[in-house]
Amino acid sequence: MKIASWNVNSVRTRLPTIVKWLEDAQPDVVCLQEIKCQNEQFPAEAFEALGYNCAVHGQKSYNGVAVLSKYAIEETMVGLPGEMADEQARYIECVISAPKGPMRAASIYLPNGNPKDTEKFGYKLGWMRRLRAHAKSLLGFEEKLVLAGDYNVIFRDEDCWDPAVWVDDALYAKEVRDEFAALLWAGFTDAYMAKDGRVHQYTFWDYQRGAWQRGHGIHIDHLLLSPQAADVLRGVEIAKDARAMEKPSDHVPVMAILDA
DNA sequence: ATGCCACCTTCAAGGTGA
Repeated sequence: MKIASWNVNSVRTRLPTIVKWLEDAQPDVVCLQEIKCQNEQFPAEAFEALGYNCAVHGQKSYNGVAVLSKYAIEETMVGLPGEMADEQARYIECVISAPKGPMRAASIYLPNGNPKDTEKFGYKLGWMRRLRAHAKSLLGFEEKLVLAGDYNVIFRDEDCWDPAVWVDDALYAKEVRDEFAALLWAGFTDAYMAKDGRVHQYTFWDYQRGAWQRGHGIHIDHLLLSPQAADVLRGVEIAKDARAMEKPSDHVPVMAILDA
């Protein structure tokens, strides 16, 4: 089965682009970020027509995450433990009836955290700590688990074109990179690092400054796997062609192939 | 130091992203 993560930068604006990509790539499960709409505005019918079930955690104007699945969605949880009721919509987790048994998949839109000298940076760090605590508790289930999303972290220097551009940025801050490392070391395998690992393979290119044409991107979208999911990982792919589509998102899908 | 682009809300222009 193929599971993808994609920050679509508005599901309504992007719908024709998303539908075309789904028809071409045929992923079985898709974790979407930045849907930028409320639940009732989510274009579920368009995805259902392609054979997907939908679980949505929306929000007006900003953020919002969703999971599409060709298999039954058995359970859905929204928000991280410890969140306030009015928290930003950045986390949704589903148990999916995959062909070879249940699999848990989460769609994650980690806060950007810029500018670094504001409360936004503290919110990002707090959010990362809550994610790590929850992720550790999920590992205790010893099941196939995929944490897929836009992590807003430039983890390696080679995950961007020029680190000098990012030294004062919240995506490159030492505290943020250390926190991402701590999440990995809790027991996760980054699908891309396990099956590819090449440097300068990006998942985001800014709309500005001709970033796509110049090849100035960053690698910030990841699929993190529990040991039980890593055991059945067969391949990984960054769908770079999606950045050259009509009305593209600034992110492209990242996909893992699992024997699950 | 800011805007460069593209999105949001809701018609004008400011907030947000990375």
